[in-house]
Amino acid sequence: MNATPATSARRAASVAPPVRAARERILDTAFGLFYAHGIRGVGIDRIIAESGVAKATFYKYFPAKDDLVLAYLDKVDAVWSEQLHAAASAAGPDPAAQLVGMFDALDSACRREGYRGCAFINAAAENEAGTPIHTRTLRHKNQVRAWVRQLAVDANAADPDALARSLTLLLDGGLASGSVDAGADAPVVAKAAAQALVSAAVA
Amino acid sequence: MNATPATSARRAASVAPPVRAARERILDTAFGLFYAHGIRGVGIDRIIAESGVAKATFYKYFPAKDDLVLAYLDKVDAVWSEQLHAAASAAGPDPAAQLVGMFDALDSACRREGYRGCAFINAAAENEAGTPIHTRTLRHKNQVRAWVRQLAVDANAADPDALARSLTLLLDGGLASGSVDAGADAPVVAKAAAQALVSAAVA
DNA sequence: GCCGAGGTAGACAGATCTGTCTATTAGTGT
DNA sequence: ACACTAATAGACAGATCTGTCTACCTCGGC
Repeated sequence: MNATPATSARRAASVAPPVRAARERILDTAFGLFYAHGIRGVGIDRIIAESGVAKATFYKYFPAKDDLVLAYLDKVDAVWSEQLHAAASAAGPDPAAQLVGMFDALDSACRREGYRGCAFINAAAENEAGTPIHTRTLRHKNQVRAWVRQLAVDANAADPDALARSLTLLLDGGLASGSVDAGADAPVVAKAAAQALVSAAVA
Repeated sequence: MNATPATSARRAASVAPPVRAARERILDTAFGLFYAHGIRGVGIDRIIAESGVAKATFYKYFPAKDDLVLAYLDKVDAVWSEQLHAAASAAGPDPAAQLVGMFDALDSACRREGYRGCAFINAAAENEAGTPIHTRTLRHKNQVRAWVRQLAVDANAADPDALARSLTLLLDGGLASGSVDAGADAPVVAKAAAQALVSAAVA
């Protein structure tokens, strides 16, 4: 936006497909393809073709397919956590209300075109325990549950661990059956059940 | 058990690896391997090697890999449904108690060595919507929910559909997170949550 | 003694997938 | 003008996977 001797990266960025666009294009393409077709269902060649990148460039940024998968899962983690937090916040300042409100994120997800369940659960189904991908999934699930648990603590739940567990069970159930069923009532029922469980636990 | 001129099949069956043993051996081997490593993670060659069968024999009984996968899912369906029904029955004649009791099947499943979640959810994760395998999964989930719904009707639940949905959500959540987490408290918490939901719905 | 059914063993074709490597092109700072 | 960096295009090796096909073997029934 100015004429100072900006770095080359800056200059290029303001003009055309610039320096770091390649990595991002790969990741964006992988995000869509992995989610839609499963990790094993998408080959490197297809990602390369659809992201318009050369093979050497791909392997420069992601030395192995698993590295891309891990980056994909990091991205899913960021996106989904953000949606969960946003839905909770939208329910107002009361932590008990937030515990219920987070189910709105499930509802939005299930309505989304091409919804195919939880990317982490799907990834875990394709990769055995102990692999980096499976471990990454475990970490994600633990993070979400820890966040829910804190909300439960803030809401003065009698047993925050149990409440967090039951709510994440409901959430995972909604996500998992969404990959199969996608019944429109699932998220609504899940939210109602969550409401009941929260009310009982906080009373 | 007698000396009448029995059919050759009968005779053979009482002696050694007889006629239809080959098909069964293949299916049993596939059952273990598919569940443990995922469908895509197990090749035909491995199934052949571990079931001690010739390739031609394999393709005689299962013209394509998908045929074997479908047979595998049928078997899983039979086994899991049986466990669910047994757990429910064990809770006594009261349908409301049975709705809670079925969660004991989840508990047993999670404790089992090598537990890796719901075979159907895992299968669906590896196969896109519209494929026979995905469709088979959908059918299974619908069947289970229909059975639970009937139990809810028998229990005079105010809204049997909603109760059935919320309970299967909890169940699927337990199954799905079991493929990742396997936290020992999950089944216990799921059962407690189910108890709360059933009590509220039947009151 | 012989035949036929069902099984075994394994080579083979063809597709697909991951990852490597070479040769070339375009833009940037000096 | 020149060197450097980043990217492109695509051939290639090596592994793996599905499914076909040939050749042989074994055993019960007639």
